[in-house]
Amino acid sequence: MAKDQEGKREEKEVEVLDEETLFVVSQTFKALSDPTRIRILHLLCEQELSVNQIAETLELRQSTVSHQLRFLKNLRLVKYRREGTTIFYSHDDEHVIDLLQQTINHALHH
Amino acid sequence: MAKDQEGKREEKEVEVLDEETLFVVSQTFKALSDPTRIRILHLLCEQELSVNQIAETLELRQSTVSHQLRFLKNLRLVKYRREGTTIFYSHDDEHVIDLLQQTINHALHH
DNA sequence: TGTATATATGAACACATACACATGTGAAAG
DNA sequence: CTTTCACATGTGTATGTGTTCATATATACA
Repeated sequence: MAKDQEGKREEKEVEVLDEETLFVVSQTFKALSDPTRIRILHLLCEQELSVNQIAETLELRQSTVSHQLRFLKNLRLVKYRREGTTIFYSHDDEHVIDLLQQTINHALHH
Repeated sequence: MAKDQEGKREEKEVEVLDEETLFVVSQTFKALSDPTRIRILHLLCEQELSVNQIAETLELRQSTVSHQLRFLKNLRLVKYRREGTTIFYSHDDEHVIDLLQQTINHALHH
């Protein structure tokens, strides 16, 4: 196939990642690469919380939390539920939560 | 309607992540958040490769690969071995490789 | 209606990041 | 020593990112 140009070795059938997979994977990790988003997701691991509760607990501005929640919502990592004027957020991607927990535990145990 | 915003949390024993853990975790995910680094690490999953081999396989400039390898090396995600003027890189963190593989598989299977 | 509360959004700013180019460094061969 | 090969590094630049302030939207209620 049109795989290599000057007859490299083909010791291994390394599948090159296609563009879409590469994009999805990088976006997933990008969501977890920011301390603020990590703290928010870590909070939402255990409970459903409103925007203000998140902001107060983490000592962040309401707009900061709101912006990051939009980011996470666009990636379907969180979902929300309305109750009056309050909106409660919770996590919505078990796999990503799992990645986060794994990495936190790994970091905690050196 | 108003909960206990002044009394703060008592409902759950949510341990807030300490600064160092937060830093390590975010750095780990940041390493995996860039498509170029993902491609490099994905290559190194299966085999040890020189800088030029990586650059040729992925169609990247040598300096680009070298810069990213330094990034990964600083985080101890790759190691290297010298042979003459050639330097062979290989992965050096099973946990991170595992995270990557998990996420790739998850993305491939929707 | 009008007000209060909760959240979302837009714009601007500072800062980080990834790449390309040019050049530096180090090892081996002549 | 000089050249060559493989790689590392400094710098400029364009683009991306996270936060803040100000403001908009939306719901509940008097």
